[in-house]
Amino acid sequence: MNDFKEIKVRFAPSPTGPLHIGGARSALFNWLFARRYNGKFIVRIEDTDLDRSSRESEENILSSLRWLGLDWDEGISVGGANGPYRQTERLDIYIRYANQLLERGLAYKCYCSEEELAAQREQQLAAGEMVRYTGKCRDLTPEDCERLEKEGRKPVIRFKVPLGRNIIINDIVRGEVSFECDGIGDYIIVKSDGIPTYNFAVVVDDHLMSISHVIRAEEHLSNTPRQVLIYEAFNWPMPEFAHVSLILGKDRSKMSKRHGATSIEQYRDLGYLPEAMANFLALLGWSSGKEQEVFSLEELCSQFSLDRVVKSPAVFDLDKLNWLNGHYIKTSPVERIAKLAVPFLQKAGYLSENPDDKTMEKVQLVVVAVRDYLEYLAQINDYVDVFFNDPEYSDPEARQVLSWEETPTVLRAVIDKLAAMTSAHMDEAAAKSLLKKLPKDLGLGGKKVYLPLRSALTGKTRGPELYHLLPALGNSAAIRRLETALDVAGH
RNA sequence: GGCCCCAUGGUCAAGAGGCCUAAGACACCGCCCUUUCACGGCGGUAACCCGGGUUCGAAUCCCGGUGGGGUCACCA
Repeated sequence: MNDFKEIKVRFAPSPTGPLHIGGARSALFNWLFARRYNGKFIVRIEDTDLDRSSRESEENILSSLRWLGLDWDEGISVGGANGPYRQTERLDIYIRYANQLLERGLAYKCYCSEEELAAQREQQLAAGEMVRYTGKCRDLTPEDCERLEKEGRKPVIRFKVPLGRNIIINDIVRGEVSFECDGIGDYIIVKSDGIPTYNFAVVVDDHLMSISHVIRAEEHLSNTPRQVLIYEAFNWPMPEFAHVSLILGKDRSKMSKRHGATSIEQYRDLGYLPEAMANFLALLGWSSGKEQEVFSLEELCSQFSLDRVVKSPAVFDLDKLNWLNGHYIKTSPVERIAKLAVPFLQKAGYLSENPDDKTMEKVQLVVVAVRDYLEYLAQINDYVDVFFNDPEYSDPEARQVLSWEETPTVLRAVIDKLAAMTSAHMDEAAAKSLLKKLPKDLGLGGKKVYLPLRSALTGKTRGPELYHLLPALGNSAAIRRLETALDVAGH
């Protein structure tokens, strides 16, 4: 298909903020593609925007990537033969190539000021034309340059875009896309401070790093002809391009902060599981063609292919993410969910800083009792109070139930049974059998038994299964609550 | 506005000319299970943007329109 010996792809974020949902999907697609075809995945940092880039963002992005379960064969923080992998550490390389273009007359220095350019841009915009540089400095003589530099002007380097040409891109997901060169205008490849621009650095790096497939978001499609021109100027082999459609917000515009949580870390902090996030992201723009919705990372690796990537943009559907995440919460080992739940419980004050083993056992029992309710872990605090704090019996419905004349009989019966038990905690099976026998033993209907019990134990008429509640509470706490309830009801 | 991309239910999407009386999933609604609330099970409502072609036959191919989106920086 192309001239490259091996499949090699990259994710090249600019460290100007946390990892965005869209960026995460691009990273995932690249990673899946590499894993599927036994290629290499590399991560490179594009930090040529000095004002907005930061090490904090870089760290943040990398940690989000790792959290999602992605790893890379080469690149930032793991090294490799084609480093460095931070563009600001490769400046001499770009200058060398830019000078080559200058020498060959394929690029030139431009001394136009930003003010002049801004005015021109406005004029073109108003006239309804494509905004582009008109080539004012294209034919400056060396003497002109010298004079302008003496005036103190610092030049940028512009690439000389050939006139009258048509650039055709064969995009893997989009098919043939063509652009007229006349609409592009000579663009800047090196800024006046000597830092290369994206459109130039990306090509130099992708070439030097032998990138065979450029998989990225559709917003880059209109940049592609500029990059193609650079490949051609150096006579470098062209990679395949695959432009994946954007992820949209509810209002169908490009996803941004206004649409709610947009960064991976925000979802992580709300208690979304990485495998749910990856599964969901994979389904945004790709489908297996089969009737399967739940995919492990491994399954994704073995099934992913670019020809099943959809062309149309996808709206970010929080409902579906929630469903998937809930699914993973229900099906993961309890120990894991319990561990993940700890920070949330601590934040709400239910747990101390370093919960001991005994506490963790209780947390597991709590998780067993409530995890079916959860879409994401932060919601756990909506359901667990009943396990950690004795009820206040302020709920009118529960008080009503406690005032039933059969209630004391039920509560006393259970108190007796609990008191007679040899172990301090019963397990789920023991709780179930105790509960099951109750109605018959007391000669009462289930409603008359379970509702009073629930109300006495929790102060509420709805909540987790009693057979989950009893083991988590422990016998003495249960007895205490039942006795308090008898008092409260005035029996 | 110029250039570029896109167009199947509310959302994600299957569909690559007859198999479509158009999958599946999320959401929604109903029933069942549960003597609570969820979970779960079963069922239901709901879509090929419009107009022209091409063809015996079009959701699928072509053209036009409309709509939506992206992009037009010394940002990536």
